[in-house]
Amino acid sequence: MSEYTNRRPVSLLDVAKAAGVSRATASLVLRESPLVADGTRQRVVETMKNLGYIYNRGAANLRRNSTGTIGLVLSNIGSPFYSTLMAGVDETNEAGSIVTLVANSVDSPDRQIRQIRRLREHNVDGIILCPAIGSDETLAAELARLDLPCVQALRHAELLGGDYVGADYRSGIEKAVRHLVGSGRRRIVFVGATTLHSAARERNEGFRHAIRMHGLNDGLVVAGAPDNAYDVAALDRLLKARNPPDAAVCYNDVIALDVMNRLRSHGRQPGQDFAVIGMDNLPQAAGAFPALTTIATHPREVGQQAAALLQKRIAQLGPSKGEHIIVPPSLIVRRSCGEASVAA
Amino acid sequence: MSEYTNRRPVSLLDVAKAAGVSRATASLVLRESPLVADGTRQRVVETMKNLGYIYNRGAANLRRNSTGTIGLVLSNIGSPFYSTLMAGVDETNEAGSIVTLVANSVDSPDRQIRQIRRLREHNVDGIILCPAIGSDETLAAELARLDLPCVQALRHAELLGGDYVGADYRSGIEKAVRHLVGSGRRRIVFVGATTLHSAARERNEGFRHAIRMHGLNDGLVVAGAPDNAYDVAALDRLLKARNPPDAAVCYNDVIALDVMNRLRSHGRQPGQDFAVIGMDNLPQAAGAFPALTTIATHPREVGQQAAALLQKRIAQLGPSKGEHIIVPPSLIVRRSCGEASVAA
DNA sequence: CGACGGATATAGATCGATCTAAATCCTCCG
DNA sequence: CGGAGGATTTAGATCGATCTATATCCGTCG
Repeated sequence: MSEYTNRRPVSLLDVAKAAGVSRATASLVLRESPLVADGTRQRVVETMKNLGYIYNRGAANLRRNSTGTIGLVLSNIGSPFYSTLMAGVDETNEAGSIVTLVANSVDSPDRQIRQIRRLREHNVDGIILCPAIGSDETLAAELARLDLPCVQALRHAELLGGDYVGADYRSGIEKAVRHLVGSGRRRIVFVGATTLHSAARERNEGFRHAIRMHGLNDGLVVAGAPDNAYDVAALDRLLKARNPPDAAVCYNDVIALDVMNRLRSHGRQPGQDFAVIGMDNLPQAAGAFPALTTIATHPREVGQQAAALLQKRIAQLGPSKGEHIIVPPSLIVRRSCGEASVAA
Repeated sequence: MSEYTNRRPVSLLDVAKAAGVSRATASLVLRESPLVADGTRQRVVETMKNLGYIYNRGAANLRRNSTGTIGLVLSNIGSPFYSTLMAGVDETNEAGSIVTLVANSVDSPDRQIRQIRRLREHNVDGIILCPAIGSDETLAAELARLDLPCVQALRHAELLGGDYVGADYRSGIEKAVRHLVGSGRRRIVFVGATTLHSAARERNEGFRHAIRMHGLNDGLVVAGAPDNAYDVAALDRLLKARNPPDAAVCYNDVIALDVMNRLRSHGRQPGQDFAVIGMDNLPQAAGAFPALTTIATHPREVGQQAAALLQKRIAQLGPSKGEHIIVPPSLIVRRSCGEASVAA
């Protein structure tokens, strides 16, 4: 049994008839209006249960012109970092009984526009967007055209008056450098530098700034590329040079873990004669060998805040925009940056 | 500028009027019907563009009684494994221009039911469900009541006539044991055994069966718990015993990575005097030190297949059910199970 | 007794598309 | 010229809720 017969489902009108009230009254009961008498309410509720009534939110949406859904456009679902962000978004959304529609731009601006249109057709009430690499004025134009609340997360393109929730990559990197300097490191290399998006650029700035602050050697930078790639040959060259670096701050944990392996193949021991710091605090960082020191960027919190901000925008329907919420990063010290400085 | 004014959006009727045709004709143009004359079509399309018309799928859904959305209920968004599954689902869905609504049961049967109801209210056309630990007949009853196509993924509860897409955990574990035996290991322990859900039970069976097949010592099993926990004390005891194991097959990669660290704290070298095999082929497996041998369970493919199967069910509206699609696992050999057997 | 007013209940329009059934429009043929 | 018949087009009902404005009920008070 239980073949999904396409039988017409029970509608509010059916309920109303069965309960001997009008459609309007039944609707009021649904929305728990104080206008309806207790007896009536009970009778209707009872009838709903008996008939197995299921609320048709779609019909209500049409009339109310809002759906209780929002779209989440990520540049790469599937990456643990983004899926944690999503978990945060969904958590906050669910608390406000909002459902999340996901879309994956795979860091392609074209796909991104298509996804946003698709979401718009489904009448999402707003969008949380992690702008794809290469997002340009086309995106801004489209968003303006769609006339839809939009909060950017993690990265920001220059959209007019944008709300934004992200991590403080700049100060995160600065913290990392300060920590390394504090434990005696002097030749610090930044691995994975790109200018692909705001989050990458902020890291570069943080590194440059910190290096200058501490009066260190400038220019120790290994270029990165999309998809957690970096210029491995360049790193190898640096390691083989006369005056090799003694510490690395990496674009993120994935790169940092790879750098640690790379070091070993050069006969260096990460955590002993070379300090490595990553960024993001992915689950694998703690379990790595040696455990990876990292700058936690708290994607779950970013997701929660972004969802909350979007809900606020949707509710207030119009006024002030351009809020920036920055979730402060925290340095999590583990063995990969030298035994001396670690407790456990 | 670009405050999202709540101005009434352009409707199909507006377009029709402006183009000098009827609402019906405009609708036909939308759906690319061959019934409408070329000239008319062009005129209408033009008008749509000029007015900035946006298709209101919600309204259409109401009439058509289908929404082009499906719900994906996961037991733990946020985990990389599930987010990869989701990426697969979304990929296939998107190809069929279906959008994915996500919901997180956090492995709680109550939440799971609530989530399913919520999705149902949003008129999803079907559901992909990774049943929460402890799912029981309540779930089956609810699904029957909702009368909605449902494909189970990765785990299956005993839902009447269920479609299911998953990995072949049983044969995966068997492969792992065979490989270890082939490279001379004899005392193989299974770390992380639980009976919490079908995927866990299948692994246990695979292990027991393989052990028997190869005539090995029975009973080397360390119990697991939800959330990638396992009985660490028990493992420690085994390692300190007179006749310690020389290899471990683990419930999944997360546990395997932890086991490798554990081994080191007992002075054993994973990949040299002890072989470790994980399961899932998470991204961190390849980057671990030593790189982790693992049984790839291909969550992305599972997601794609599940989405495809669900689309099929939705399309055919009724007939045959109970299809089981099993994605074969593959053993990926890396350094963690002994240098001899590795190429690179 | 009739009017007033708070408490309930409801009729009917409405959201924006799709669908059915029927109306027009042409062209061409007898 | 009348009409058959394919090609287009359309009026109007419909999906299932919400909203506005109005009706009805009933107790109370002047």
